[in-house]
Amino acid sequence: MKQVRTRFAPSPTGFLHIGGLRTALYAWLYAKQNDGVFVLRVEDTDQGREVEGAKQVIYSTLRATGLTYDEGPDVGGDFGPYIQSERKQIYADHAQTLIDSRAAYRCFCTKERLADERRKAEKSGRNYTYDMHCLGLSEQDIQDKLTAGETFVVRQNIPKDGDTTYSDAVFGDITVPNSDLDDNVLLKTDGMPTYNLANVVDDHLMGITHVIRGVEYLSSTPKYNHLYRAFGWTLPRYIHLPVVMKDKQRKLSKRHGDASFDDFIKKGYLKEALLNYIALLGWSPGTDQEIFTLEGLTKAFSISGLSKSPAIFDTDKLTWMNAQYIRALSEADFIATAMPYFKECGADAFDLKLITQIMQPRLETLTEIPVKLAFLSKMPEFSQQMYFHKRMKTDAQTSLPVLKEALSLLTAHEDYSMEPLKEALMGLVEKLEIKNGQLLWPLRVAITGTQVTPGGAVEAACLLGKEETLNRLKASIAKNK
RNA sequence: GGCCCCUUGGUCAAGUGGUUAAGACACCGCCCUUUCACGGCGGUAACAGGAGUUCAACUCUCCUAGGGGUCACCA
Repeated sequence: MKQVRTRFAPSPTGFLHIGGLRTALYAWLYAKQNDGVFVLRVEDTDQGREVEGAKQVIYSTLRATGLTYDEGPDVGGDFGPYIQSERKQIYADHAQTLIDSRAAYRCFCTKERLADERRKAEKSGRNYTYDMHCLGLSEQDIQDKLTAGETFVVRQNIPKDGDTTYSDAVFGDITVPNSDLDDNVLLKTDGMPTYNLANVVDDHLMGITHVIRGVEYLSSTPKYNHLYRAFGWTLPRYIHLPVVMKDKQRKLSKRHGDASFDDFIKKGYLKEALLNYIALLGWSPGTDQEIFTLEGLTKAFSISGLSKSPAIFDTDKLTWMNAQYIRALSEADFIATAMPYFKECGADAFDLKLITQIMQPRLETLTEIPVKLAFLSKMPEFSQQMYFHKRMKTDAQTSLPVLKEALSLLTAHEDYSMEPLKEALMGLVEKLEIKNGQLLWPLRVAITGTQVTPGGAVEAACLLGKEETLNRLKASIAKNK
């Protein structure tokens, strides 16, 4: 059997968005699963839309996520070049082949005439398709226009009678009347091909066996098939993916900045979690398993698990999954991953192992770290009302004597590691014949200036250490009048 | 609007003629508890509507509605 070859063919028009990344993921998975080859091809035939640096973003994102390509612009391969703008001559040659066999024709129509025709069609409620005006040009007419230097495009010549049935692995067989198929432009005035020509030529020349792409290409697939036939080429297997939606009405788009891989990383998501989540958007393994490594996905992936309907991107679920990934990190990995955030709030000066123990089960995204740990490097101003706790029946007044007791205990106490510290404090609770919370609640407030902290008073004191704990406690007692 | 496609709880989804219609997220409650989490237990919630076919329809067919895609010298 022929070796499976899939490709990811993005346009360098900006950052890599989530939908694109998912397409790349599926194409990669399918290739790897079948011991095939995954190719990256950059589709930059629209000179005007290219964004500076976008190619690099594509390369780096694919590398960062582990979706490495076997062939591509910056890694080479036997079927290059892998950047379409560098393949201009190839497309021109193929367009000529089509013209020679009358599967395509030159069109000299001006944009004005086309716009006019379109307007007329719309006015009369008719559906616009190109009227094939230039198909009727005689050989002489064409030569005359050519020598006169008129610019032209090359259009696909699609027979308008009969139907075309095409096949997609997820949507099944679809039949459309050929009269609905427009004679689209294959080669533009500037000599660059359109997607219509380039994708067919490249997919064939690069030996792509499975075309995996978004549904937006589904309805023009019969046109591509006519091209394959005109060239005498074998059709690839098509696998069209449902769109990823932002909500019921709107799809996740590059605009609004809500959909790029980089954005999610900046918001504190782990790339592994993101990849795992998008794998499950529009695809189901058919089992209850939800947490997958890339390797696990490679084994589990199946085309039959792909869904046909659009899927709404659910940030809540992604966040949950991110928390799962954070918790699963080893201590060393967690510290390394969280380090930039520790530094941001000065937490890197404290016991990172203990911080890891406290923070890891409490985080959903990395960006929560600085806000949760802010109290460590700086004692916040706080209100005396924070001592109030209804269930424990504490307030600033009742807390004062307890805090004084705590101060003398903590002054005498030497070992500020968790267990001994906790034991000592619990001993005080027993001695004073109060509830845990009647000591620990006010104590946390007094040494962190915060009512809500990751962990409790014991953890806080342990992290702060004896000196800082006592300083804060004395200062808080002094303020409590 | 034409053409094509889709339709199970708020969301992701399993289900391929006979099920008490899974599971996960979210939400709610309880337990744990010095706060916040973690964890544990439990709960609310769905086959878009209508005709058929069939002994039997979430599963098949048709219609309606809703949603999506597409109709570029963009990909």
